[in-house]
Amino acid sequence: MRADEKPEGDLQPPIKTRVADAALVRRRRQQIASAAVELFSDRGYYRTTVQDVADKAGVSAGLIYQYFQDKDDILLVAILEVIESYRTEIPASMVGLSDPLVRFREAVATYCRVVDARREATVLAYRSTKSLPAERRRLIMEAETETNNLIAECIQACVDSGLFRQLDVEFVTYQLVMFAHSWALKHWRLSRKYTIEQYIEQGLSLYMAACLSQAGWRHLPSVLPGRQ
Amino acid sequence: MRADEKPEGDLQPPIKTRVADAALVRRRRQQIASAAVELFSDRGYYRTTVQDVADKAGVSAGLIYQYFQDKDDILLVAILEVIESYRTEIPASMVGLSDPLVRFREAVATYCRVVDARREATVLAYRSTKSLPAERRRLIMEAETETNNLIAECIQACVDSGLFRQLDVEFVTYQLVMFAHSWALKHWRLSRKYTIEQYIEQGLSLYMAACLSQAGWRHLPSVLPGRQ
Amino acid sequence: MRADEKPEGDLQPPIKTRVADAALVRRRRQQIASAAVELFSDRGYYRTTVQDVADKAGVSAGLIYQYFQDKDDILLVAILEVIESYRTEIPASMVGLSDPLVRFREAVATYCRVVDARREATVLAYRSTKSLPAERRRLIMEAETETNNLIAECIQACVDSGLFRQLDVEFVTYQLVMFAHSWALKHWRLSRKYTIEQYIEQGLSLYMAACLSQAGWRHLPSVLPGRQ
Amino acid sequence: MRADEKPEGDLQPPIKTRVADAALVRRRRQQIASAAVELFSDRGYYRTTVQDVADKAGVSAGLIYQYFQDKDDILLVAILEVIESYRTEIPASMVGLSDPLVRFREAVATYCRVVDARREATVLAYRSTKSLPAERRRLIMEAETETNNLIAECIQACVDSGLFRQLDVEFVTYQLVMFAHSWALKHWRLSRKYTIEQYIEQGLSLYMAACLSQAGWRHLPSVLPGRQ
DNA sequence: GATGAATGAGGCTTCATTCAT
DNA sequence: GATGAATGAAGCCTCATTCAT
Repeated sequence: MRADEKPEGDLQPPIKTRVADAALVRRRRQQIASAAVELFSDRGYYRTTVQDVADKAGVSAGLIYQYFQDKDDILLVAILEVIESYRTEIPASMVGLSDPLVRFREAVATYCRVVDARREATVLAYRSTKSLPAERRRLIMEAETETNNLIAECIQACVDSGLFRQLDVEFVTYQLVMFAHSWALKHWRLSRKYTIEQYIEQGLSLYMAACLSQAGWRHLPSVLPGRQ
Repeated sequence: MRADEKPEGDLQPPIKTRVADAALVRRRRQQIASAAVELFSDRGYYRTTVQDVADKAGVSAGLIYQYFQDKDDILLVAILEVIESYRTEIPASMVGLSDPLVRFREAVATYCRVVDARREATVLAYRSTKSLPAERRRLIMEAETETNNLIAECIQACVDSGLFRQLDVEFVTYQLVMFAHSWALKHWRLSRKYTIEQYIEQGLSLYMAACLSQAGWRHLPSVLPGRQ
Repeated sequence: MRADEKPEGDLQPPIKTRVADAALVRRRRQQIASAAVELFSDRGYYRTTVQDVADKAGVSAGLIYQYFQDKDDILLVAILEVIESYRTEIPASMVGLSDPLVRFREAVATYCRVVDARREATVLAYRSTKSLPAERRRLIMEAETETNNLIAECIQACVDSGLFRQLDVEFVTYQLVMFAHSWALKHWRLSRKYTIEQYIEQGLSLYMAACLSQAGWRHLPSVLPGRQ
Repeated sequence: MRADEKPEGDLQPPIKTRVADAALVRRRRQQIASAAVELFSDRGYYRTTVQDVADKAGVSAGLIYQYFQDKDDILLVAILEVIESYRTEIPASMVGLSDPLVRFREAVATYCRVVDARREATVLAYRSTKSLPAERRRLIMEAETETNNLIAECIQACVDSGLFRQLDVEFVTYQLVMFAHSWALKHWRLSRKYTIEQYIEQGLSLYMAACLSQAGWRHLPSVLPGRQ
């Protein structure tokens, strides 16, 4: 689950397509999904027409249906693309880090920064998932769970090494995930007062205050060398 | 756009209604908005037709347009109705309580319980706000901010009385608001493991661990008489 | 099966309609189906758009969907309307006739005249039935079988009274039904040489020659008083 | 299926092809038309896409447009191919037969058997001819008339030799043609009760009863040696 | 000669909104 | 005040046809 076996940016097990060339299929799906993420994020799924997506992607409306089953399918892929970017970038940010607390802080910080980079798209996932039929919705939930596990593992490592007190790992994971997502969901308000880095700093302080064990508090200074 | 002739808790001032009798207007708007909340929550705004709302409300489709400007207007009122219920019930739950820590805990717990009671509707607010034009969206944000202040005041009181350490009240407020909302947003997952009361308990533990001052920790046992 | 219990022109067990008023429903369905028969007959089902039908019926395109499930449904009703007219008019033409041979001749002649009157529509039934899903197609086959029975009963009566020789009633029925339908199916050629009355005359001669018993031949002159 | 490399029976003069090699042209048109007959027969002209035809014929969609003007052109050739098979097989079945009555019976029987062999395709001709523009439709009517003449000649021979009474040859021809076609048009019902051979037998009995002269009746036993 | 990706016009259908009753 | 039939503007999607390779 750590490092991806598949090339980055890979979208979904290619749903049946009329087009044969696999490379072309990937490129087109990518191209169309990107346009869709932007538009769906901006004006909402239902307010965006397939023609809009086609125009923005620079293809004809008809072509979209050679790469996607229907409009819902575009949304599915668009949302998965966002979630996928979490799963790719969080592990990448942690390469080379070994201290559990450092890893934890980096994972959370990266999650927040990815959300920040794709803020609109993150909101899209919240707003539009219900627009999908149950089966497709499940796909998204699964992908999301996988991402959560990345955070959960970091927390568990901190608990195992005694830096965090005994706590309900899953529960804390969800609070941290929501902490990251909140930056997107409540951006209209939070951004008035914080930059993303300030937000991260505030959050890490709060949640570490909630989680650190005595040993953890003692270990902390070595993790925050430059500051405080 | 609003004009509340009097108590702010009133459901949207008749944006311009063809009907004269004010009592009837309020009743009709209430009746229709309730049906709308249920349907919008269940199947989404765009998947719900005005006819659906009319059917569920037991009125004709045409009648709706004598009490609402357009479909967006129904959504606006529906969302405001949900937020309104927060603003009504949280203060109600705190009547007679004076200990700042007790008041804090009760406010958070009540918020969670209200979210639980109107879970689908809470999600609706997240999903559909963007469907509204900017001006109407602002109305919702304002109403939301007002609700947040209820929590913020409780936190501030705890800080002022020395039970909470010095902390960024607004920041913590947002974390707690998201904590309550998360129960609705991630219910599909959280409810597998927690009841709403367990969720509240876990959350209060975590966030109090993050916020309590030394004095707060000493004060705590008197607040949790029945347990521990 | 003889005289209809239901009022003439009645179309199909009213498929679920959004409109309440039964009289209006019947009128609208009639109005739209008539326009459809004409257009479908003239330029074919697929070459006719729903908008065409709406225009010819003098209603909006949207209205059609308050009275029909989809375009196929219009076709179904259009075809059934044609078949229905057979079932109504054949019995009507035989009222007051008692001689089996006279009744037989009148039934066949009427069938041909009805086909002639709705020639294009008859062809429509042949051309377009396959366009319908299996279930709806069965409805049409059943209605057709009922019409055939009207002819079959006349033949059987002739056999029973000894005017026709022993013969396979069902088989002859089908030949006569096809004889009537052929006037529509091959009209482009037959009408060059025959009027509908001449065609009827020729056909009755041929098929009576094939069917009459000795007794039948003796009885014949009394049946053809004015001629031969 | 057929091979006459030239005589008039040839599949449509290449309406204007981008391809030079005449043999290839014939082969391709044949290959594509065969696939089309099958598909058009099965699911109807409009329900079949050009891509479907290409897939079944094992060629690309684009290639079809190097051998056919448009989709209508495929239909035209497909229908002509069916009618053509009548014109080829009926004479073939009569080679070596000289008795007019035997020839008549064989012609009708063969017609029925060819219809049976290409039942779906026969229905196709009825269903889809109207889909073609007037000019192309005329081509089909002409081909059909030619086939009818094969039957008409047999009847005329019987009349000339005194085996049939004086009768309207063209009229009877049409009845017999429809008799054969009916097997396809009403197969859903007729096949419940008759095999194709039983159907032929019944039909010949009926129509011979209608046509035979006194001399014909006397001659009959010599024609039906094996039976009765 | 053959391919098949790409186009884009046009069809069916839905649904917010109006208005005569 | 209330109804619900009627409208008509879009939207999604299909598919015949073209054209660069």
